[in-house]
Order: sequence, then structure tokens, then C-alpha cells
Amino acid sequence: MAEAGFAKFSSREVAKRIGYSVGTLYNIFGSYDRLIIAINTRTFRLWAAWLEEGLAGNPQDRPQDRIAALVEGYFSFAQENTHIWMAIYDHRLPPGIPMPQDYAGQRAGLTEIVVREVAAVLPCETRDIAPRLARSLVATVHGHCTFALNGSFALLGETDPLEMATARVKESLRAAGAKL
Amino acid sequence: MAEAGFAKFSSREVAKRIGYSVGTLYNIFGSYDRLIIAINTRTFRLWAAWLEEGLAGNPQDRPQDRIAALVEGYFSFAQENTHIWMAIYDHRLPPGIPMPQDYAGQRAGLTEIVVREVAAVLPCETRDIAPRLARSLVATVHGHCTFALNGSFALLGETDPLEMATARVKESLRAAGAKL
DNA sequence: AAAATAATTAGACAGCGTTCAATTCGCGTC
DNA sequence: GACGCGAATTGAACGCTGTCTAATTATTTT
Repeated sequence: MAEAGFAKFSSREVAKRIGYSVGTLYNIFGSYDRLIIAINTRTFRLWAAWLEEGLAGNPQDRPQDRIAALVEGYFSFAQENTHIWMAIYDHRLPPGIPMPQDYAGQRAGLTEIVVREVAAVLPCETRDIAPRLARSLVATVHGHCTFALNGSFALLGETDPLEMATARVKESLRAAGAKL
Repeated sequence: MAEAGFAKFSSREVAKRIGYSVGTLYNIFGSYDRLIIAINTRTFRLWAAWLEEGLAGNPQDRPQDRIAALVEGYFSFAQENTHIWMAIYDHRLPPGIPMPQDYAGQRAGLTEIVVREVAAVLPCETRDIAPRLARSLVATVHGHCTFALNGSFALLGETDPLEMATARVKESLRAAGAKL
């Protein structure tokens, strides 16, 4: 997936490379969709770990700007793992078939990190809106990241999508009472 | 494309429905990618017209909130034309092959509308940042719209992504000096 | 009516996800 | 060591896909 990207990914090629036949792959994962769900859930785990790492590391560089670290982590993971990151959003399961429970849980981890950090930066009075606001800010950053990677920004002459995203996020946090 | 969606769309099925053979389709469009580019560029045109319509219509309902009308138009188009809207972002041309010039021009129309409206709402002092800010706000709305349609928001209990997106946009515009 | 040009087709090719009867493997028992 | 049995694995078959091209049909020009 990392090499070929979502469009050119194929179960047959996977089988070839791991030295098994397609049949075995299907006995284990059941369908193409479930194989991709497994891959994408792994990506979510890696991504969450990447964010935590970004928050923990370099405490001298940026003493306390954990919000900027989150946005930066979101972008850099997508940038350094383009194909597997895009695969998350390229894949859509057939309507009606819901995400398996255990997978959904692992995927929620990423949002939880953001909710936690957003809550920490908000004043007590507005802290209860943290979950909703956090999701909205993730969407904001996601939009910027998507356009940065698919070329929409470059096409329009934008050179620093990360800075843009960070600015938008901080504006919204300040509007909610955060002192940054 | 509207019926089947990007993943299940196929040139052979198109040929069947229009009463031609695949070969003819390939003589005209040259490749699958260019057929999809044609479809998606049409979608961009429809989308831009939809936005202009939303701005022109109902001047009594919302006297002058043109920014809200833009966000609403972005969302409602995506919601009422899910498949063709998603196809825009599902399709990625092979690396190295650039978007044909004439198509790129038609696609830029959408951004121009937003730049114009953002500039109109900014005070003279900050009007020069309108193009950059407009692109950033489009990214913000896009992120919210994506999560609304792919279920990410619903999964997390969010019920009103449109309101969220509008709030984020207005916060950023106010931060840039707009009086709303 | 004949010649020249344009439009269209059918079929071949390689690859895809999916299925499943047939085969092979691993291991406990006689 | 030989047998048996369940689990793991296979590869061929099916219908689908995008892509290409030689052959055919339509249309226009002469």
C-alpha cells in the first residue's frame, strides 16, 4: 500500500510478495474490504503514536506549544506516509456494512488525543465544549492537509499550508477563550 | 458516476448505456483518466453555478449573510450530489501527468467566487490577504464536509457539521478584521 | 459510381476480486 | 513407521475491468 497507493494496490500482488496464494489471503481476511480495513486501522495506530511522540519530544525547542505540535504532527505524518494516509480516506465500505467494532475503537484513539489537548488549553468555563470543538479542528486541519497533498494548494500558489492550518486552529481556540 | 460512485464506475458500463462500444469512448477521451477528468470538471462547473445561485436567491430570507450562503452551498451541493462530488477527490491523476490547461481553468472558477466574497467582507486594510485566506477557508469547509459525508462526524456523535464549519469560518474572518 | 476519409466495432490481452473443490501439511494415535 | 484426521493452502475458473488495434462500416468528397 505504501509503495503502490490505494488505486494500484491489489490483493494478488500482496499474496505474491508474501509468498502465499490469493486464496489464503481471502481465508484470513474474508474480503478485499476487510483487508484494507486492517491496513488502515494499523495506519491509524501509527498515526496516533506519531502524534504522541511529537508531543513528548523536543520539549526545549517549543517549550509548550502542544497545539502547534499536534497540527505539525498531523501534517508530517501525512506527508511522510502519503499513500497509506490517503488510503484511509480513499477507502469507503459498502453502504450498510458498518466498521467492525474493534477496529472502530482503535481508530478513535487519534481523536481522543486531540480532545485531551484541546481541553487542556481551554479555560474551565468553556472546557465542556472541548469534544465538539476538537472534532471541528481536526476537520479544519484535515481539509488543509488534503489540499496540501493533492496539489490543490500548489495549483493556487499557496506555499505554506501548515502555517495556514495552524493559524486557523489558533484563531478558533482563542475565540473559545484559550490564551495562546 | 452519480448512480454508481467512483469505485464502481466503469467505461464499459458507460459505453453500454449510451449505445456505443468501449472503443469509441477511448477514441474520444483517450484514457479512463481523461474521461473522469471530463466528468469531474463538469461537476466543478455545476458546483460553481450552485454557489452563485445560492448567493443570488432568497435575498429576503438571509438579507446579507453571503458567507453563510457560501458554506451552505458547499455543503448542500456535496450532500445532494454525493457521488459526483466525492469523485472529484477520489480521482488522482498519475504522478507527472498534469491537469489539461482548459480543465484547470474551469475548475478555478469555484475558488474565484470565494475569493471575491471574502474580499468583499474584509476591511480595506486586510483585503490583500483575501486570496490566501479564501483558500484556507475553503480547506476548512472542505474538511468539515468530508467528515460529514464519510461518517466520521456521525461516528463521534456530531450532529451539525454545517453549523460547525460556518462558525470556524466566521471566527477566522473576524480575526482578519471582518465585521459580521 | 468510385475513391477517400472518418467513425465504429469486436476481439484479444493482462489484470482484478472472489469462490471453491482439490490438494498438501502438521500432528496425535496406533 | 504408518495411518488418519483436521487445518491450512492452493490454483484454476468466473466475470469483471482498462487498454489497444486490425478490421469493418458510414459518411463525405470527387
